[in-house]
Amino acid sequence: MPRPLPAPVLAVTDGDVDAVRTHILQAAYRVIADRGLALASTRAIAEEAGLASGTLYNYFGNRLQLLAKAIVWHATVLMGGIDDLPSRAGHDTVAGNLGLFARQAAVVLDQLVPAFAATFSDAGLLAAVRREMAEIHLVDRPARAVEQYLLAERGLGRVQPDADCRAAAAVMASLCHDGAFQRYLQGAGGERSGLDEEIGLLARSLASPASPAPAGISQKGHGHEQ
Amino acid sequence: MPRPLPAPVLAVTDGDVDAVRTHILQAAYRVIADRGLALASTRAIAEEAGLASGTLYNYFGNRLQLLAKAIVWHATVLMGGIDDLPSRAGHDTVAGNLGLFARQAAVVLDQLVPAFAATFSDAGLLAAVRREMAEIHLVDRPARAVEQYLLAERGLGRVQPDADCRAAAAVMASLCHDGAFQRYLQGAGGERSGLDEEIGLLARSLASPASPAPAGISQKGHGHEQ
Amino acid sequence: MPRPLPAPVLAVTDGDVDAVRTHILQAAYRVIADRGLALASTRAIAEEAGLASGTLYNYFGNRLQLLAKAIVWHATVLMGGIDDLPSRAGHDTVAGNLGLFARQAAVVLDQLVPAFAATFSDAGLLAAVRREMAEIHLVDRPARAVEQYLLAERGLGRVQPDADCRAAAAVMASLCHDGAFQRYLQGAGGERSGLDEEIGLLARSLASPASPAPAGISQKGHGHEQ
Amino acid sequence: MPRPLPAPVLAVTDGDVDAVRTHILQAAYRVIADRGLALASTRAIAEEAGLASGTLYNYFGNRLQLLAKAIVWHATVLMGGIDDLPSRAGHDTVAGNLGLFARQAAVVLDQLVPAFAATFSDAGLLAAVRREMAEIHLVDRPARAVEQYLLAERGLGRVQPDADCRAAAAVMASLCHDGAFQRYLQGAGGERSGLDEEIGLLARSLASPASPAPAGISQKGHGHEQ
DNA sequence: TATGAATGAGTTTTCATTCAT
DNA sequence: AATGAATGAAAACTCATTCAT
Repeated sequence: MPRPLPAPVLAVTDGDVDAVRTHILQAAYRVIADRGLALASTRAIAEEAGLASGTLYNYFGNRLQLLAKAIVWHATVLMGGIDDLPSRAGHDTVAGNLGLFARQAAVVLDQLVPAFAATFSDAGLLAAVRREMAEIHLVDRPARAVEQYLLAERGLGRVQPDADCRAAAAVMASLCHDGAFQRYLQGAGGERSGLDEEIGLLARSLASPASPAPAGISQKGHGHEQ
Repeated sequence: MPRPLPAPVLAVTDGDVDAVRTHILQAAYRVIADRGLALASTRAIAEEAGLASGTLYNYFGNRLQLLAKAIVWHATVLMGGIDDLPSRAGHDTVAGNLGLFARQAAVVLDQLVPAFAATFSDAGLLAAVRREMAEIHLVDRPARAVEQYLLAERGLGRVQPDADCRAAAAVMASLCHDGAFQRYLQGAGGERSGLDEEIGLLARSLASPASPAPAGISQKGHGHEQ
Repeated sequence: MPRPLPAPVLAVTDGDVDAVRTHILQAAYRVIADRGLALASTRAIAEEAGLASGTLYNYFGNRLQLLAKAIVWHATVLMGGIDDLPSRAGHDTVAGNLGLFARQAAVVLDQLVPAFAATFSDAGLLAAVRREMAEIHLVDRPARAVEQYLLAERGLGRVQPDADCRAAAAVMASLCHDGAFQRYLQGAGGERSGLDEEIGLLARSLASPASPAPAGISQKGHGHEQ
Repeated sequence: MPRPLPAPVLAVTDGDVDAVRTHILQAAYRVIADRGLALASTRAIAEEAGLASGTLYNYFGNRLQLLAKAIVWHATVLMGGIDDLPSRAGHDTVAGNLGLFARQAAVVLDQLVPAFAATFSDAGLLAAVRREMAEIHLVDRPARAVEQYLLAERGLGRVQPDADCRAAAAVMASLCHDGAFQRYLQGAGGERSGLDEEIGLLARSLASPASPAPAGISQKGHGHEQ
């Protein structure tokens, strides 16, 4: 006899199927973040969600799908908060804005990158994550935000007209991604270097005329004129 | 049925203890790479190595140590091949050399990054990997190779005298790392974009005079006065 | 293949959780008694109980707890039958009643002593058994029954008024315990001596006036002056 | 190629086969006593003895035999020290001498009883121990020492002429055995009661005239004359 | 006649999944 | 359309024993 959901869950979800699903996804992500993917058993997730473990299977096909959805869902939620960069065009400095973006992104990526990376341990889970990501176009949204911002700055003349904003945004994204990755890989012991200098370099590159084409770069170097 | 190593293993190792250890590490890494960390059970590794499962424990304390050593050992071996960049200073173009480095690094990182990332699924394994890495200074060796190269180029005048070579090398490393990460995350379906444009941007930044300090970057302001 | 308990188990337990727990404890004790503690593997117990091995862990935290509870539980059950001694006060002879008690106790102790003794092989198990015993006050219950009986006899005048009934009961307990221990240690070959003479000695001591304080015992001295 | 024994072992044993055997037995007993039978692996014993594990098999057929011999051998050694009781006849008090014996025996039995008891966990080991014990007549040696002592006291008139010295000695033995057993079973928490009162009871029984045959003991009780 | 590495059956324990209730 | 006990395959790891050296 199908009993009602337990009171605490009912209170939060009002019995709405999608709300319950989301409730479970949140619980799952909490477990992953707190204890690691290897300890994210269905039982642990069910306990965290305040449900019987069998109930999970009424909302998700199996553990892998649940985990994949939890990770990707959490990513979409967190990504929502970093789209405001373009609006800052014209204010402060470009490097400053990029640095601010990097710091905001770090908060998000410190949560996401380890979870996505952990996904690499299990081919089936990775495949499920890929499937989930394919539907929503997720990964390059921050990069596109940065690109939008840089294009806006270019429109304002604070970035060289011929600057490759897409490439610059890609560099920014990589810096942020790898920053989070390295922070987690190195653990508490690593020296927490900021990205200021790297961003400064990038910003300078955007600001300087690309043309002079200095020796040894755009031509095949016959220049030893030092 | 006790004693000599099985013929195939004996043939490869000649019974040398270190050779057997390496043989096991290789087998372990093959399993990790082929089937993923989650399927890298001691039994699978023993089978891959052609040994009884108990034999693994004559060479390694436990599964985590074995896996950690396999990953870090493989990393050290592969890293050995990318230290030759500095010697290319002065030849071809800086961007060309960096691009070449990126392509070489990609081959290595496509093998390493997924394994290190998978490590994030298991706190114990990650800790073991960190311990292994702490002994040999591993992670930033490529970045330092790039930095050496850029400093050499700066000495040759093909890079601006005031260029921040450390930061540039860090950017290169992040581009390569994240490239490998993204390739694995996106899977076969993703569009295999090279890093040529990003590297071009970086190279240009190194080649242009850093000084002019263009508007909106080094000073605070909304000025278009350049 | 998930759900209901196997038919034989269901028949015995009717699905009642406590009944299943008891069913498992019985199975465990049977294995211990029949094959020895060293062969009381979880698999053996599960087979004896007619359950899948994993099922044990739905009822007990781990093997040690299961074994400890099996032993102590069995002891409590068996001990239930030997509390009727006090009611025999005044009937037959004191020595006869004590002898009867000893023979009843032997039946119980021949089952219990070997199991408790075997416990000494494993520090963890011994600790678990101690914990279980601490809750119910087990070990000295028989001794206290004997003491009650003797006190009753003292009240009836069949035991000297100044007899140390506690000490006498302790002696009885030790005789019974050690009897069982020795029987098991010696195995089938040993000569099955009863305790009649030892009990006779004890009974006589209780019946004789303690006072005269014969030479060489209550006073220090080499005197033969009695 | 048969290497010589390791220096430390050679130093102790001088290469004598029996000495090496004894050396191993000592090591084995130390492991049993320190870590418990369950942790007395061949490897642990070999390490404790300073030998390779394979070497054990040159001196003993297998692990069980080694353990059995270690336990019984240790028992014989320890038993050697408690045969001096008879010589105390006539000195001090009977109760005092018995109490002294009990305290001396406790030191020995606290070592032996747990080891013998642990033996009950493994039918094969118990059988081996029985075999070892059958050869030397071990268990009742202390009891016979007590009996000798009491007989001597009887000769001296400090014990009633019709006292059952054999039974009294058996009671002493049981008190001592069970004392050690209970001490180990109860662990550090138990209240360390001495045996003084029990021994006092016994001594009184030996000293008082057995004859008066008090009501309710030697006759089938028609006496309710209280 | 010492060595100690190889073996593999055996141990305890976990856990995703199912389905009768 | 919630429950949670039963399952049993699979995991990591141990260890007595052997035998080429």
